[in-house]
Amino acid sequence: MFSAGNRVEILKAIAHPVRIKILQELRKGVKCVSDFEDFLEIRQPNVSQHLTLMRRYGLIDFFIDGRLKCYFLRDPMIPDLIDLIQKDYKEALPAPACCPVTKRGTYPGQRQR
Amino acid sequence: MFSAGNRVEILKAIAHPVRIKILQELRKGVKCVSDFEDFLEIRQPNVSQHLTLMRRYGLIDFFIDGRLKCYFLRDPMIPDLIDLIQKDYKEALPAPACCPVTKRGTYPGQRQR
DNA sequence: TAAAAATATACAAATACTTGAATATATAGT
DNA sequence: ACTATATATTCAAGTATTTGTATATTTTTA
Repeated sequence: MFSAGNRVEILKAIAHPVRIKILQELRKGVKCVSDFEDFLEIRQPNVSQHLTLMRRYGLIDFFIDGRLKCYFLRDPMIPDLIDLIQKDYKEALPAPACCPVTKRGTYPGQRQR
Repeated sequence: MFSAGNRVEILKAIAHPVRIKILQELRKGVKCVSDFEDFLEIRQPNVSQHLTLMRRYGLIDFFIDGRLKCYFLRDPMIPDLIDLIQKDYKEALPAPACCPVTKRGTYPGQRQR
């Protein structure tokens, strides 16, 4: 249910400035549609469109409370992912120490290192 | 350098089926352009297009070895992100225990839980 | 049951992304 | 210098995503 395969599609569903903000906000707690309307300063149909999309991918779900729809996080990867993109990495990965390992092998003219 | 802000843009740069495969492959080690060509079964210009895009975002870099360009991972978030999307989550997040907390407050007619 | 409030849907217009084909560049070996 | 190899760039065509406007649906309250 919540494992790889369609994970790229799900990443795509997350990788949008508005949707990330919605997810970050939902992480703090349940919110209804009109809360986002104020917070994000976008129009109501657009909020609904993003919420509906994320619900299709199982990222979020809602329960109904009177005339409010209360959205909440559903996909357990989301909190971890939010942490990840907010994490502050100090250094680039180290450049590879030595020669390339490619299918074509080491190119004849390669300088030795 | 490797912290939030442009993180959404970077997620978008990652969230593509071909680019994820390239990153997963690069995680195993340095690879040159034509290695991907074989492995991904897409045409060379397209491989270069994806590599160039990811380099623009600082996700990867290359060194030159003879006439090969040897690409490697640069953004330290990538390995963690790859782990994350491959992780197998068993359960959905628990539905919120109680009432919604929205800006509009609890709706008058809300059923007590 | 009519009106209001909250949200969703349909669909078109605008925009962004992806890919392919052709061509360009750069380096190595002859 | 010429040729072959490896990779990049340009640009157009195709496709997908995003947003707005208008309208629909649903539930609540009067």
